[in-house]
Amino acid sequence: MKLYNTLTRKIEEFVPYEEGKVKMYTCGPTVYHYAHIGNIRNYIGHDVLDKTLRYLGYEVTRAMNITDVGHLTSDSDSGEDKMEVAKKREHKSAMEIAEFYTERFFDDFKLVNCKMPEIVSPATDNIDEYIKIIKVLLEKEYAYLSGGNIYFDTSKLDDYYVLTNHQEDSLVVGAREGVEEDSNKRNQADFVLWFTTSKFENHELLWDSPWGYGYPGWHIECSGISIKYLGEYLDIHGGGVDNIFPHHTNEIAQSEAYLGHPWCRYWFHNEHLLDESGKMSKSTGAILTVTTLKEMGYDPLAFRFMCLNSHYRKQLVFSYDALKQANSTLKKLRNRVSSLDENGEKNREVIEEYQNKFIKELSDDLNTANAISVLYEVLKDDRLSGAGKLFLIDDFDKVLSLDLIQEKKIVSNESYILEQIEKRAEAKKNKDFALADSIRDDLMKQGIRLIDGREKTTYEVIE
RNA sequence: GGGGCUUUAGCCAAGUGGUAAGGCGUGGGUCUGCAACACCCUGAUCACCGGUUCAAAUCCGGUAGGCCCCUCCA
Repeated sequence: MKLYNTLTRKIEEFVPYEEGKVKMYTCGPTVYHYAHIGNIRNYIGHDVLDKTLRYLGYEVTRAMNITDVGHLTSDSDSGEDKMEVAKKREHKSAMEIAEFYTERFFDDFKLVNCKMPEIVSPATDNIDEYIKIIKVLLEKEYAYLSGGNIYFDTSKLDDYYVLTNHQEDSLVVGAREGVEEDSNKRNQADFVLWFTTSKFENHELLWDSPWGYGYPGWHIECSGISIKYLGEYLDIHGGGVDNIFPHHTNEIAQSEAYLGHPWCRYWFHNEHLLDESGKMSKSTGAILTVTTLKEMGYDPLAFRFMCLNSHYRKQLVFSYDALKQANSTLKKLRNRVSSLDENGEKNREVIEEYQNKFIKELSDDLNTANAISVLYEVLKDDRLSGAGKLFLIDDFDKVLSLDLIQEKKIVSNESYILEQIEKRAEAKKNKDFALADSIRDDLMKQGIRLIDGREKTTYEVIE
């Protein structure tokens, strides 16, 4: 398995710490608002990685956080907490908001067939762990108290910028509007581990700590949850490209300073989904969700298909045109699959040949677009029986998760339908096309579509 | 200002030195009373300009467009 590693900026052979086992961490959603389809693209990327590793025989343990606290609009000691903003917007308590959006997130997560990670943990469930880590960081003098907050001292590290090509000197202070410099920091890149001096009035979620009542900084939760549930050695840590700096950079800093040894080997980053105007973002307003797409009549899996048809490290521009294409491609693909004859010999040699091809593409830094074209090769290959093709499609779908093999819908009134088909055949024979068409239309109204084959007419149930 | 990515047919895209996968759509055809389904056929001087090479979409340099990061973001 070859994977692009942001840490080395190269495609590398993946070798886990422990043979055959993979510990994987995904930066989870912030639940102060809906997750848009760009957020979901990221989770689809992680889902494919997770499932590919399993397909290859690895035993995968995956953890993901739910950020329900301490996510500031800026990381300096100013601005507002997003949860507090949402509270004002919706007149709900922080926990109500977190609960609501967590549920909505997983609704969409499941609609695109993403598998639940083994461990899903909200940031607020692990406060003890953060305090434990911060204590050690203070003892080791990687952290300091200033202005009531605990900061991580980035000058104590030689290679703070391992993940990026940034240089401290070239960082623009306040590159983004509304960000003010925090005068409590010793170094420009230092970040908050624990807040006690909240500038936000009535910050609802506060916990007791050795440094006073307060709440954790944004970065500590991922380190804390990862180390708590996956241990001191992590194989893969992932998120969106915008997490590289400062979030993941800071995670590496605090985790390795705390543990005293290298922590995570492979950093996996998904590119953004763009719309015509640029990057999709929760904070810029319009939020398009998977649920909305579904309500508009698109198959949520068409969105997954659209993502898989591209590469996870390539920016993808969302358009309804592209989604429509994906929707119709998927429909056609399923049609072809459902018309396959279930009988016949399974040609083992050919099946293995295609499994190897499929693995080859996925092992090449998750080339899902090529993996899908292997699927088309399978459908075309005369050496394979229907049963052989179905076996392979089912097998590939363990990774692709496009529901390629649709359950045959059971109808209660099959004898009636067959009777009608018989009647229509009779009418056609008598050239009474008006009657034949009216029977067809009638069944269509009941959700039964007739398919005229060469020898006989069959039917399918539509929604 | 600093650091990166990207540009392949109407559209989505693969391809990292040997002369352009796949899909959608379009058009044509087979089948059909008609339609739907299915199947067959149908398309590219690889953004532009130079260079290296026997050979470049692929490597190097430049130009132009698009995008991301540089303390909210997946």
